[in-house]
Amino acid sequence: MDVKQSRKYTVKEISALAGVTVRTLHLYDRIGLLKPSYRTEKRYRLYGEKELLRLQQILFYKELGLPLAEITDILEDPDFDLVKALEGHRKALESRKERITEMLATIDKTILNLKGKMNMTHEELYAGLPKEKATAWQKFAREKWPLQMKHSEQTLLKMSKEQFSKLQEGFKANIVALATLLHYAPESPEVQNEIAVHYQYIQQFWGRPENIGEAYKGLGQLYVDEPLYTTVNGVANPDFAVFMKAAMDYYVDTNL
Amino acid sequence: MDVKQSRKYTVKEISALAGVTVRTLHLYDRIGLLKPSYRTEKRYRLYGEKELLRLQQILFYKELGLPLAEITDILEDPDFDLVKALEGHRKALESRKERITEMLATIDKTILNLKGKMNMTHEELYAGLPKEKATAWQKFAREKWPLQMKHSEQTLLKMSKEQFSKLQEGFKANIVALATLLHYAPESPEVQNEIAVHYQYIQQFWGRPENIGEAYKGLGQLYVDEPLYTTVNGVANPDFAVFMKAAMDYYVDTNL
DNA sequence: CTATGCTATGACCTAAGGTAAGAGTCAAAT
DNA sequence: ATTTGACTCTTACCTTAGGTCATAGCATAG
Repeated sequence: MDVKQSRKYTVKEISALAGVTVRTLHLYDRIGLLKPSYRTEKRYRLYGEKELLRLQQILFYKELGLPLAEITDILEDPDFDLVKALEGHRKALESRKERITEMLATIDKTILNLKGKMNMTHEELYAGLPKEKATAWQKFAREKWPLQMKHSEQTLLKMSKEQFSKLQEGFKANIVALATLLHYAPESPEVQNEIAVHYQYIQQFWGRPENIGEAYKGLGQLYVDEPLYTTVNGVANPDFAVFMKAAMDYYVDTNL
Repeated sequence: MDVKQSRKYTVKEISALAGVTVRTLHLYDRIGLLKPSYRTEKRYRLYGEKELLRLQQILFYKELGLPLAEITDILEDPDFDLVKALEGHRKALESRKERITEMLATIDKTILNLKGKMNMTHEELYAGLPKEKATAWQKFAREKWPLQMKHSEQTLLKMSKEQFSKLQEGFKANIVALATLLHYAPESPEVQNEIAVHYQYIQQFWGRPENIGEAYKGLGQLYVDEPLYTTVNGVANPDFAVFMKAAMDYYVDTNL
């Protein structure tokens, strides 16, 4: 006849049955959300079917995202206005969702923005090169100097608009200055001064890894291999490419 | 010439300029996210333009929902992969949004379920009674017998559809049975048997396992006051109302 | 010189547990 | 009977991003 004399469950059993941790049961006990039907002599918690059922209820409401305090109220007070609570909670969730949607939009915009900046920069850096070649170069460079490329991207992406356009302009001016020095010897102090500036700019893109000298030389080689890289005011200039490579090689060999 | 010697800002000023609290600045200082450019003799924080700019950056990333620790990494480590971080964060946000969408769906289902059953309960218990009168009576009863009347929505929610419609049908049959006993005395065992069933049904509709005698009597009074309320086969029947009230009163007085 | 406003530090608080330490307990195997 | 391994207990610190005091020192205008 003792219907209530049914099965008793330990914390472990309950946790396995309901898919919660023991810690959770301890917590729920402490905050009075789910108390064991009784304790043993040694204060072991023992739960009955009733508590198991209540836990299911709790988990249901928890799945709705309700805070434990509110769940306690719901389960404790039979007169709790459940519909009102749910509708209020609904509104809160709705605005949270909206907020996330906004964040997603901003993130997408940011990522696009960043990628756009990357392209711009690379176009600037490898001006005159057809897009597919630029891409090929990027792929090549990424394989050969992965660290530099990564650094370059990170650096550019985090730059503010002002910083970025200043960098662009400065770099362009530097190239122009170098072009006007074409009749100087690549090893001349005038050229080497300007090359030092050029190197600084490149370094800003690439950071300062160990093999930057080699990579910098590689860039010079690229100028020669792809004359399109060295286009000043829309006019390709193979002589300039050779000049640059010589100046860059010299710079690396004597300064680094 | 000292470009860097520009303006210095106190915490209050920065907080006003950037729309954050002073506490936030303290926190950012402590976790190394935004340190003042220097401190005065008396350890007052002073920020420069650079820090103000950095704070803007911080707030931007914060708006994206990035945790402060990650923002620190982004701003501190030039090799931090921003795009990857943003894309990862995007995914996390996406799944959080999805989770909320699920919650909303579940909540809507639950509210609908609850409202449906409440309406049905309303229709069964106060059939024929205009809604405003029913509401008025509920309000009255709620105040008069707060512990008895306010029915637990919990109970309704827990009921399965089958259980609920069984309850509905049983109640309807019970009313019909009582109507056929109209020529018996309200105190007669035949009527009292059926009233006992009626009482149980009301108890279930109100979701109350405990004694609701007083409220139950109040319901009987309502029957009399609002004869429309007691319809038999869709026809209002004042005699039935009086009969019911007598039977209900007697039941409560002798059994509870 | 003082009233008032600004600042600094430290402490405790939030939600829902995670993680761990230290100690006691239970049941089965030795 | 004892040991071992699994289980349980409580206590307490940790997490986020600050909010909200409390206490005390500093600054500035009247």
